[in-house]
Amino acid sequence: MSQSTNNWTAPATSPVIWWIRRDLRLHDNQALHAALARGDGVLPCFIIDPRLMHGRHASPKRRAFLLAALGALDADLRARGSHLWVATGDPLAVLTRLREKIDARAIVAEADYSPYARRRDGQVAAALPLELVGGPTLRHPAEVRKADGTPYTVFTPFKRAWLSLPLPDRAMLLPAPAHIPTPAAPPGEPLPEEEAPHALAPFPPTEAEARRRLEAFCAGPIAAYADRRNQLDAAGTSRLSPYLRFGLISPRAAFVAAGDAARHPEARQGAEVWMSELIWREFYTAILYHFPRVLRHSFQAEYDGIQWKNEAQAFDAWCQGHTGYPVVDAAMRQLVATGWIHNRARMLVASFLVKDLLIDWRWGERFFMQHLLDGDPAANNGGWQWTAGVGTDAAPYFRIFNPTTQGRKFDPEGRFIRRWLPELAAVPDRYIHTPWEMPATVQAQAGCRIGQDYPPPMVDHAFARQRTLDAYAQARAQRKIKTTVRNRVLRINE
DNA sequence: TTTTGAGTTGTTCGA
DNA sequence: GTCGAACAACTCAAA
Repeated sequence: MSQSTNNWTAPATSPVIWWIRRDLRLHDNQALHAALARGDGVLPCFIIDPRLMHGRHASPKRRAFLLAALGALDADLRARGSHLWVATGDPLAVLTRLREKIDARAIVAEADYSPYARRRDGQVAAALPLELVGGPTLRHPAEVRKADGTPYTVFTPFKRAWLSLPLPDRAMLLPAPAHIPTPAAPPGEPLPEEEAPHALAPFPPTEAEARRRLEAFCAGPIAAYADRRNQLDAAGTSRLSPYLRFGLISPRAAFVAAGDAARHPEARQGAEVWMSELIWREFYTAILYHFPRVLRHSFQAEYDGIQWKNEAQAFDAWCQGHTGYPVVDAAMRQLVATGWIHNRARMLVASFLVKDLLIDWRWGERFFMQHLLDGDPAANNGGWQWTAGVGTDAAPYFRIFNPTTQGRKFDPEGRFIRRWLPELAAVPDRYIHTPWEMPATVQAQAGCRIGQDYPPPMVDHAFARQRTLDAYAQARAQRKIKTTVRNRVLRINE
C-alpha cells in the first residue's frame, strides 16, 4: 500500500462500502473497481428504500426483478469470497450506522441522475464521504452541451455532438474481479421473499443473461435491426432494456459491442440505428437532469392547457386491453403479463390513449411505470411526452397513429395479436385487425362474437382523430392569445 | 445579429 | 394502386 493518509482520518486499514443502486453487476463496474482500488476490503451494500418501493410509480414487477437480480448478484459475490449486505430504510440513516459499525473510510457508488436520486445523494454526501463514479448513462448528462453551454433540447444535434466525443473501446471495459475481500459486518437482512413472484421467464434477472443477450444480439440480429426492429411479431430487438435499467450490463459494454458490430459492413447500418436508440436513452436522461419539471408538466408549457377527457372507464379499458382494437389490446396484455412491450407497441398504445381517448399522457406514463421492468423516469417520461406531442423535439401534433394501419403494417399476419388475444385465435387473417367487420357467420365460425367474446371498438378512430386535432388546436390558440396579450402589455409599458 | 436549414418512428386525401 | 402534398407554423442549432 503506497497510499498515504493523514493521521486524523480513519485508519488506512478501514474498508469501503460499495453502495449498489442501479449497477447490479461485477463486470465493468467503476464503483466496485474504485472501491477495490483502496485495497482494504469492500462491503457490497444494497439499501431497500421504502420511498422507492411504495411511490405512485412503484412496480411489483420491477421489485420482483430487482430482488431476484440481487439474489443472483449475491451468489456471484459469494463465488468471489464476498456477499451482499442488505438493509431496509432511509439510505442516509442506514449508511451512517453501517459506516460506524465497520469503521468504513468511504462510500463509493455509481451516480444516478433522477431528481430523487440527486437529492438523496446530496444529503448523503453532506454527511458522509460519498464518492460517485460512472453512471447509468455513458456520458454525464451535463457533458453534452451546445457551444453556448446550454443543454440541447433537440435530439439530432444532441446525437451529433454526443457522437463527436470519444467512444469507449473494449480495452476500457473493467473485468469482473476474481476475488473481493470483504470485512466482517453486522448481520444484514435477508432478501425479502416475494409472496406472489412475478413470472420473470422472458427476462431471467442475472448478469450472465444480460451479457449473453448483448453478445447474441450483436453477433446476429443487430445486422437486421434497422428493418426488423419494427415488427411486432419478430424478435428483432435486443430485449436488453430491463438489464440496462438495473445495470446488469453497463452502457459502456453496450456501446463497445455495438461499435464492434458496426465494423462489419453488413451490420453497420443496424448497429448505428441501435446505437441511436441508446443515445435516446442518454438524451432523455439529460433532459430530465436539466428540466426536472417535465416529471409534472409538458415541456411545451402551452400543452398543459389541453382539455383532456380523462374518463376513468375508458382508461380502465385501455389498461386491461379491452379497447376493441386488436393490436392495442395485445400490447397492453403483453405489458401487464410480462412487464415488457416492444418500442413500436409503446408508441402505438400511447398514441391510442392520448389521441384516440384524449386521456392525459401522465395517466399512461404512470401505468407504464407501474408495469415496465425497464421503467425509468427519464426514458418513460420522454417517450410519453414525445408521443403526446408535448415534449422536447416532439412528434408533430397531427401525427396520430391509426391502430388498424399500424397493425397491418407491423403485424401483417396477426401473429402478435393471436398470441396475446386467444379469443381472436381463429379469426381469419382478413379480419384480424378489424374483427368488428366480420359477418355474423364468420364470427360464429371463429368462435368470436363481437360484443361477447371480444369488444367492438370503443371509439371511432376517424372521429377521435378529429377531436384530438381540435383539442390541440384549441390549446395552441390559447397560447397565441396569451402571447398577443403579453406583447401588447409590453408595448404599452414601453 | 441575422439567416438558414432542419426537425425519429404518420395519416389522409386527391390526382 | 401509387404518389405527393397538406397537416401549421415554430423553434432550435449553427454558421
